[in-house]
Parts: sequence; C-alpha cells; structure tokens
Amino acid sequence: MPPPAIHRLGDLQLQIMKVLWARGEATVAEVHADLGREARFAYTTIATMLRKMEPRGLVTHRADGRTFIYAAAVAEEQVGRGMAEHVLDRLFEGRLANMVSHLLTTREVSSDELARIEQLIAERRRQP
Amino acid sequence: MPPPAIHRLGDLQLQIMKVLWARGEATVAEVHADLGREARFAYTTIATMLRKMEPRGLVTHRADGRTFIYAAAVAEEQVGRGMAEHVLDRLFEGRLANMVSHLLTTREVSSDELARIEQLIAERRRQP
DNA sequence: GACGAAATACTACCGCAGTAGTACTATCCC
DNA sequence: GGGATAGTACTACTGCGGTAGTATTTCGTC
Repeated sequence: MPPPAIHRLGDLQLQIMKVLWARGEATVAEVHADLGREARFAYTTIATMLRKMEPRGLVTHRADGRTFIYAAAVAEEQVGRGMAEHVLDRLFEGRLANMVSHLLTTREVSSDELARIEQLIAERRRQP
Repeated sequence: MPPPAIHRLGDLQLQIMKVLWARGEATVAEVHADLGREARFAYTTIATMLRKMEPRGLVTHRADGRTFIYAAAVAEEQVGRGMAEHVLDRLFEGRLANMVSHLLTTREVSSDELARIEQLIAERRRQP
C-alpha cells in the first residue's frame, strides 16, 4: 500500500469515500444503496470501483462470510486537505487570500459563514 | 468547441495554461522554454499536449508562417473558479468556512494574508 | 439435493492525461 | 542547390477513472 497520491480522486470515488466516512464501514450493497438515491449506478460499477481503489490505498476491506465490508483507509481530513492544497498551490500560488477572493466574488456565502471565517482567522492570529 | 469541462485539468495542462496566461500568446518553443527551468519535458510533449488541448476548447492557435502561436481560450478566473468550486462542492458541501478551516490548520499563512482575507470579508459584508 | 439469490472475480471498453519517438516539411544559410 | 534546423503531424503506449456485462461461487431455502 503505497502512500497514496491523495489529491485527484474522481467524482465517483469521492462519493464512495463519503459514504464510507459517514458509515464507518459499508458493504458494496450499502454503498450502492446510498448512492442510488441520486444517480443510478450498476451494482457492479460500485464493486469494481471499490476493488480498484483498494490497491491504491484508499480503502481496505475485511470479509464477513463471503461479503466484503469496506472501510476508508484515508481520513476525510487528509483528502480534503490534499485536494484543497493541490488547487491552492497549482492555481493560486499558495495564496489563500487569492482563492477566497475568487470564491467570494461569485458564490453565495451566508453571513454566518463569513462570521465563521472571521472567527477562524482571529483564532489563528492568537497562535504564533 | 464544446463548453469545456473547466475543472479537472491535469498538472501539465495547468502549467501550460499558466504560461499562456502570463504571456498572452506563446509558441510551443516558448512554453517549452518557460517550463524547462523546473521540469524537463520533451519539446514534442508540449506540442502534443497543446494539440490535444485545442479541441477541448482550452487553447486556440493561429499560424505565423509555419509556426503556431497559441493562446488560452479560457480565462484564468474561469479555471480558478471552476476548480476551486469543484473541490468546495464535492468535499466541503459548498461551505467555504469548512475549506478555509482545513487549510488554516495545516498551512503557513502569513499575517498579511490573514489581513487580506478579513478585508475581503468586510467588503463582502458591505454589499447585499 | 436442487434452485435461486447474492456476492465477488474477471474481462472489456471508452476517454483522456502524460510522455515521447519518428516522420515529414518548410525555411534559412552557406 | 544542399544540408542543417526547426516546425508540426502522426503514432504509440501507460495508467487510471468510469462503466458495466458475464462468469463463477456460495449460501439459504424448500
């Protein structure tokens, strides 16, 4: 299990990871059911994807009888940070302010969120 | 030219786009030279990549004699926003505060930048 | 014990990023 | 004119996300 290149997960992979993070563990059937509400994937598509994700170090599985129970092998924080940092570094030269600026100009951001961000910054200031 | 899926550009593609954005226009040789300082790509790799990017609507070219002069067909803002929003939506449920939080916890952020972000938020507040 | 349901394994295919070699061609310089 | 140079075109191959059908195995049930 190589230290996986944490950024660059496909959309389906992300959706699968989200199910695993939310559930802790899940069978193929459970992942399929959870995703099935929105998009219709074939059962085997999910199974294949999970199988392909394992050697990449994204998930692990244990067997319960003949059923595989999958679990995430990387933390949500890791992936979140990995992908966010990737975009930040490749597109915004690592300047968080640049990225925030871009996102503020075109997106709806509730004043709640603005307040939360201000608070985060204030907290950060208090630590060296 | 189909409406290009603006997110999901490869790393090399991004580097090429950055050269084009910075220069306005550039020949293959110029792109190659600009990238050559850091990573060593074969000249033909750049040429092939540029050729492949054109039908995807990322770049255009005009001929000057037998030399192709390439230019970006999408704005830096577009791509920046597209990729940033993609990560924001897929991983942070669209909550900017979540993303900023993740990035603040592990990254070096200068106090200059913190100030800039605060200022951006303040500005944003003043507009409905 | 036979049958059907459910599970994984195997196989296959598309598209695209990445990488680069080889081939062809036009131009410049002596 | 002839050779070097510098362009693009063509071809090829790897890896991987995405998608899913078919084959095989196993288990539970009548």
